[in-house]
Amino acid sequence: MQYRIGEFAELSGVSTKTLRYYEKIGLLRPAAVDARTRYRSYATAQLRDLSSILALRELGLPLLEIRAFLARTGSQADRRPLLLRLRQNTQHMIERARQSLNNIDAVLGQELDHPGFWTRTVPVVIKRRPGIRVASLRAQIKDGHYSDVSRFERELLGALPGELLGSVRGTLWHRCADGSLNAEAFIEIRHDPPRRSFYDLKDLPPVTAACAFCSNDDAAADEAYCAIRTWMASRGLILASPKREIYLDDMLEIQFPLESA
Amino acid sequence: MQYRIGEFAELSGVSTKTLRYYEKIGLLRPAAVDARTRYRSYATAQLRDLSSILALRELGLPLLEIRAFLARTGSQADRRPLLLRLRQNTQHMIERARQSLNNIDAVLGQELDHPGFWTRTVPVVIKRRPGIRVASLRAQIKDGHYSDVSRFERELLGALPGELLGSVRGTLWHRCADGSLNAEAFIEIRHDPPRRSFYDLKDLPPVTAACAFCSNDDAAADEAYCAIRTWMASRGLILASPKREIYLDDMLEIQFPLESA
DNA sequence: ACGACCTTAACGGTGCGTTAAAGTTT
DNA sequence: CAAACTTTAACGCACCGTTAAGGTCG
Repeated sequence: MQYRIGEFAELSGVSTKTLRYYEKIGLLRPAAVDARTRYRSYATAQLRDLSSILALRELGLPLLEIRAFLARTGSQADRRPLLLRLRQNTQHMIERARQSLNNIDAVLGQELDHPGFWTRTVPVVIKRRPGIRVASLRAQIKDGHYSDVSRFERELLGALPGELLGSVRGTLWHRCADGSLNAEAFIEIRHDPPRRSFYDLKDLPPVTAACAFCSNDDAAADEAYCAIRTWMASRGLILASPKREIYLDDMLEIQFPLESA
Repeated sequence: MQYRIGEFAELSGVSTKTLRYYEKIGLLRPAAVDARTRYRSYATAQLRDLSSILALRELGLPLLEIRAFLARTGSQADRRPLLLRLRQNTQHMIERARQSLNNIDAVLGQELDHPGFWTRTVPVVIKRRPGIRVASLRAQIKDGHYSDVSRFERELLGALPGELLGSVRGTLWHRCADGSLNAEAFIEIRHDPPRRSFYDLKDLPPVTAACAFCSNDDAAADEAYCAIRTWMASRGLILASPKREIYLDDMLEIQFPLESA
């Protein structure tokens, strides 16, 4: 007994288009093809073949891997590695989806409390930043004397030959155990300068950070800081190292390095 | 301050290709394009725009919907429906992934107990079956007298005019509360016959069923029944109505209708 | 002759990654 | 001059859904 593509599709519960596609990729070839009309014919036994395919598809196996899998059913290869790989993929998907759900819920909660929250809030994104070599100058900041930082930066700029300078400039904010606040102005350098001077040379390690952009004024910066803190709290993320401020012309990027856990 | 595409990509943490793509779909247009070289220029303020886009992308919103969303930020439309829709999508994804994980684990468990299980087992798939109109004949089966069923079928076939017959034939198996087993042979009909006769006319309701194909003999059928039961048990699925056997030439399809829950 | 089937071919969707070939800047 | 940038254009991926334009079957 032979079925035409439509009947076979109906019986097996897939579309005719799917059957044609499966033939094209060599996954399920019809039992016969009429030489004149090119109509496909499927045999009843192929209903079982298709079921095998669909069962594997259900497990999330890509079609081409199904083809490979079924091609070597003769061999007594171990299925477990394949299944374990599938399992891991699936778990990974769940993990990411769960994260996403958490994030949505966090935003949704804020929306409920403060309608229009989303349109006003500062967007926060997670970002990988490469390590860079910097020259830096660190000092304790007495309450309110934030403007000292720009003085440090000018001193650094003055002391470094121009051809060494990279494009990244900013400040690290250290909160010390005794409660005092330290600021460390830094400038990226392409190479180390020939001779030491009053500044430090160090590698700023690569980090994954929660980041936000704002315009370069105190009010906007405060808002951005606050947004990042809220964002991290709702995701259970923890600050791993000093916060970074990057100066971008008329804007500021705030980066909170994250625990890689 | 203007950035070229590579710098802007570096600062924002996306690829240049992504930026070009975002321009193409009208999601983020560069602040300027050099008329001669066609080099793109991005402004610092666009770092914030891109962050907004990425934050929405993180939530799983498709790029075109992000575009629509950002285009109407002026309006005070309620964001909650959108967020709730996203939430539902995400939950749905989790649900399916979790199902998939369960299924993989079920197979994996069997593989551990009986290596090579997968290659020998009867593939089971879940399938939606449409409702059909049938003529049927029901009777109690005394233990072992399964062959009575084919007699019923012959009687039905003899009593129905040929032009009424559909293509589906089979048997419903009723397990009654008192433990007795009833069989009901049925044949699909295109229209009701003009006059009543000894058979019943009824609608076989549409169902979602766990299905397997096997060759048309008792040993294979037993194996298929067993496979479906195992399959359903590992997924916590429950039989909702009489099992169905569909006759397909030299093969048999076994269908276990499922609780829609 | 009509409708319900079948055929191939091609585009679309999602979000870019990946060459390729050629021009620009430093 | 060479390296490192930029441009457009086009294919690829996974899995089909969806027309479109045309043959075939009952």
